[in-house]
Amino acid sequence: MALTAESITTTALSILSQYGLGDLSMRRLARELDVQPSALYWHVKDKQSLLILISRSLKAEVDALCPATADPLAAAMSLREVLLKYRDGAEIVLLGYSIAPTDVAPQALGADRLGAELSHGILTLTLGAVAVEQNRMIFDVDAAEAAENFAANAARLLRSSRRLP
Amino acid sequence: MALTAESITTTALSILSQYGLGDLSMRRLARELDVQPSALYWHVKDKQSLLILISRSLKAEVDALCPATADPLAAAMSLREVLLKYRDGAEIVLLGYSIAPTDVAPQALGADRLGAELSHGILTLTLGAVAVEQNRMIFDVDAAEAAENFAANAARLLRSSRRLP
DNA sequence: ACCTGAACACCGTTCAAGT
DNA sequence: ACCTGAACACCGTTCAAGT
Repeated sequence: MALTAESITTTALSILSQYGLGDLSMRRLARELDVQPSALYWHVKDKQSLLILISRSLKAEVDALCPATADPLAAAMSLREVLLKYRDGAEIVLLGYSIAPTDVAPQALGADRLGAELSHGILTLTLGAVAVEQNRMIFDVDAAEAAENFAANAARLLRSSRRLP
Repeated sequence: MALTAESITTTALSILSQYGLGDLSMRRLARELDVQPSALYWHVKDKQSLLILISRSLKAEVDALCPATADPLAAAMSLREVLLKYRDGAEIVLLGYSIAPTDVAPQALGADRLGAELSHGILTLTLGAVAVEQNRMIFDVDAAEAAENFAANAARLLRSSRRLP
């Protein structure tokens, strides 16, 4: 199968969901694709830009689950679910969102929908909370009630947009 | 000067504020301290536990600025300031908070003070937002109004604890 | 107790050279 | 256009051996 940016991304996603970011090296990726490490650099600028491709792919997954008009709290919960599918998903998307915000923010949580400020708030809360949650899974620190806890804090933040007294 | 966990942490902090996490390697640290890399492992279990020592040191810095009774919003702003002093401070403390929550959460933002749920909310929001902010500084993506933006979202979250109608 | 020296098993990236 | 092979400059960690 022809090596493309897409096939590289797909393979990266599969390494990620099985083993996590620690095992996602360019060399490991090349081995899995039966090419030399240097071959990857013809299709992808460097590792960081691969991580951005991954972030965009996760955004697309969330968009497929949640139309642009979806309830923001539901969209935040979907984003969390998608991030959890891939070990260290939150850490990667945090990087992607830092560098290419508009490309990575799900439609239902974008600045167009919620305003720049609240959009940034709910995204950084989600990425921070899920990054912590995923770290805890790895080092198995207790993370019971992570879902409810996150839902409650996301709701607090989003609810505040309906003006207070 | 005698090599200790403390002197290693101090040197790490100085590398961090000057160069960032990318340059904070055990080998680089050893060079700076004029010892062999292997010498570090007598004082510190591994790199991860060094990152936790660093997280605790930043917590102490925040506590020195904010007593346990400080206003939570002011404490969140102080935490942000301390994180910003060290390149990638947020990323490191996010890891530290994941593994040793009670050791790393500043007093004024701890579960004792705000309740487990809101404490976790404000901490993950802060760590997520500052991690994004620091990444943007590195790749110089526009991050104007980062402070005001963060303050607004932190206030939204914290304000919600005074029950709504 | 504390540190050195050498080794093991890795990294990301570049670049001439091949096809 | 697309890939190989070899190289460069690194990593974290372990462990026998020295003092």
